Amino acid sequence: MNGPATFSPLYRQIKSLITDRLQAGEWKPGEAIPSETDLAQRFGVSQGTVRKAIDELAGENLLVRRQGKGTFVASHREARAQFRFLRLRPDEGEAVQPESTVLECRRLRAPIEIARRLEMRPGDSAVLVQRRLSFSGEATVLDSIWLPGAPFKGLTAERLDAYHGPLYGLFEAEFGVRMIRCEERLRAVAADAQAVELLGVAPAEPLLLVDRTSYTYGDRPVEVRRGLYVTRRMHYHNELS
Amino acid sequence: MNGPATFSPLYRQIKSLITDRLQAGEWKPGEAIPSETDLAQRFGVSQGTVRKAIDELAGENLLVRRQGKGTFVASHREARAQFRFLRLRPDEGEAVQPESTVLECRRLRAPIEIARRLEMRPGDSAVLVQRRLSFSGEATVLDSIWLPGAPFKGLTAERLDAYHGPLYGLFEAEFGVRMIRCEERLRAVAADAQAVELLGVAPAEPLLLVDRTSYTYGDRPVEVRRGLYVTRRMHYHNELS
DNA sequence: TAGTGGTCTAGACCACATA
DNA sequence: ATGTGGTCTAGACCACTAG
Repeated sequence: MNGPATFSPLYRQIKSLITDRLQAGEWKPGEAIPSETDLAQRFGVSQGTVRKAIDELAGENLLVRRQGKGTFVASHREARAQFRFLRLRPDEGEAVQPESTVLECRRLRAPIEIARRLEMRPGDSAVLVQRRLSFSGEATVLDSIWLPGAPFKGLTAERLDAYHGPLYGLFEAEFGVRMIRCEERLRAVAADAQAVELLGVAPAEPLLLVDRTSYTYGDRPVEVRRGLYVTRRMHYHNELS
Repeated sequence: MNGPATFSPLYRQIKSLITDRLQAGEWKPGEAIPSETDLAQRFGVSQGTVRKAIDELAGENLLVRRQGKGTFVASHREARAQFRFLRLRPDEGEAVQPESTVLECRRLRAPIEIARRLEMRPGDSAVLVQRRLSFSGEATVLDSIWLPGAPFKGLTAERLDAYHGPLYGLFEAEFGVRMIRCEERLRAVAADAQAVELLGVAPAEPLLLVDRTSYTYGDRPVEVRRGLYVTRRMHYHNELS
């Protein structure tokens, strides 16, 4: 445990060991991991050191602590995670769950820019999903989602239609791909012909373009998503601190 | 220290005591606060308890720890804080500091909606600052900033012109108002006549509208800011986790 | 009642900055 | 050499959950 190869505090080495097990799927989303005292014995360190490692992992939303019950692997299929990666909120009233309509799900060769962002070779197999989100019956978001073909083998429109809930919940449950964090670039653009047709907005109406890259364990990019948001009665909410 | 009045862990009570002193201005931005052992003695608790209180305050960016040197009151006039509240970045290349041009600085009665958001009475004195930000000489942001009149007595266009650096640095140094966190609502809008004139964009060009409310200690709102961003060569950057 | 995470303590030692 | 924050330990006790 005191390996000189990695010069970092003990609790970070423990953290790394736990992360490795999470990545390997030893403990699945929603399941409890062993207790702090159990882990401390396994790793041959004190409970406080394990605690500090778990503290950081909980802070990064990889684990969730529940007093009296245990520590659990975070899951996208939980109420508390529903709006973490969807920042669109109504100007008035409470946030509501969107209904999703899958417009398309195709396998094709990754265009060069997508390949670059997903760290694939151009021409590698990729999946393109197009979908529309409606809030209270109002078409609001048009998403173009690019995924690497290999880990998402078996993803079809039927599979997407059959699943209800956040997409990342499906990904973690069916494909073992857990989204950890995202980077987004936002800008204002004019609605193009496709947006006019599928969102029912006026030609050239200003739309919010949200360009996202999502990462899984080890900061590996596994999704590129381009969303067009109608922001007439909803807005993108952000907190700075 | 074990007062039964507030039922919360000891370290949170300590945290609250430290926050009170910060709010009272006992320790100013950029200054060091007493050492952990010193504070532990003052408050009659162990060093570990003070440590946990400071941990949380550092996590909220109110304090900054520097190993070997001490713990310091966070300041907006520091390199590391420069881009925390300005999320606009160039599509290519490194972030650059904007140049600010003050277009207007007027004192007037707060309109009803501004008063509501600043928790003032309609008609109370307020300050309206209009400014333009340019990045590498390119006009990019048009800000309308509303502040409560009382704490910002003495704020003038001349004062603003004389100061170089982030606005929040001026606010904390000259007016003792420290911005802690912001809430932002983003949407896409068409450029109006004023934006066309002052930003040099085409009529109805899509712009990113950023509507911000800023809070100081005790979650008291002290700024309402409406920014129009040109997002042709820059974008609003956000991280989700 | 037993097991879990949450708090608090006391003390030892390490890493870093400064004089 | 001294003072600061950073790490690690061991143990006691509290708060919450569930059988």
